[in-house]
Amino acid sequence: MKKTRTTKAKLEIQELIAASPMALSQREIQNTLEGTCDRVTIYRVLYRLLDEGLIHKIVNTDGVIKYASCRSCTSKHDHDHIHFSCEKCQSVTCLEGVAPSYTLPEAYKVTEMNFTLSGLCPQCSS
Amino acid sequence: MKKTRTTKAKLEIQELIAASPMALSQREIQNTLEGTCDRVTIYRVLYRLLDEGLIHKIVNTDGVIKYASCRSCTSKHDHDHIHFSCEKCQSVTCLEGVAPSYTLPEAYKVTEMNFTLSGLCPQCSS
DNA sequence: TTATTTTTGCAACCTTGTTGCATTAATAGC
DNA sequence: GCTATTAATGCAACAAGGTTGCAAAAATAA
Repeated sequence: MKKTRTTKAKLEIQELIAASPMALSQREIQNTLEGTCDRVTIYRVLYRLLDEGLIHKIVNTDGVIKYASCRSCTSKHDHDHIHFSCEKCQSVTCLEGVAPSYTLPEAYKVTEMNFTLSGLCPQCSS
Repeated sequence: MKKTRTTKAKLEIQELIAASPMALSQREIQNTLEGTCDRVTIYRVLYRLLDEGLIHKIVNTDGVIKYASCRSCTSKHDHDHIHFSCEKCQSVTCLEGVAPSYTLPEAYKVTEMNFTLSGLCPQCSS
């Protein structure tokens, strides 16, 4: 079992995601860090953070993957919340309180859920 | 307003998607057609079919975009159904009957929904 | 059958994401 | 604090998905 190390890049990326009210893509992180570390490093750090359960992954409506902090999930993960993707400001946010309900045919075994609504966020619809 | 034309490529792609029980990616369509038409043509035909409301778009859990026929929606579109992405056989299918329910804060204006569950499909879980 | 306009094919390009490998930097043990 | 070990980084190169410009080919309208 590999041991994970605390590095400058990891700390910076982790703090950036934790401080951000919306989910960030690799590209957005890269633009914010502005050459602090390599593009590839960001991908690898994100992979590690995911692996350690510190962030979670959201597939945006255009197929781009975004990352957000795990806030509500403490000991065990529960990412059964809705995400909202604003068509105007392009932001993707977690709606932590909102969990959908649905009834599936028995035969399906669900392990993960990805639920994204798109439209206009409160800021853009007013 | 541009008028759309009925071409061989468009017909073939449309029929392929209509006949498929699962959603198809550009890549999968390309492999099936085997050189009938160019890669770029497929993208452009898919764009047209989407525009005409004959197919709908699903973002898979890995970010790859897939396309499926519009079956349940007749006059007006309603794509408020769940999609299922099987981790084993990689298939993405529409669960037409299953519509989730959720309560969103008022301020959000929803125009589209993308809900994909992943896990094992009936074929793979038995 | 011809004129017009849409589609197509091709080449080139961009973006996102991954891999291999040598170098650099954390950490554990002394 | 110093050294050995091993993880993390940077770089180059690559792969897949997707887009754009432009000339040539096919549908349609007249």
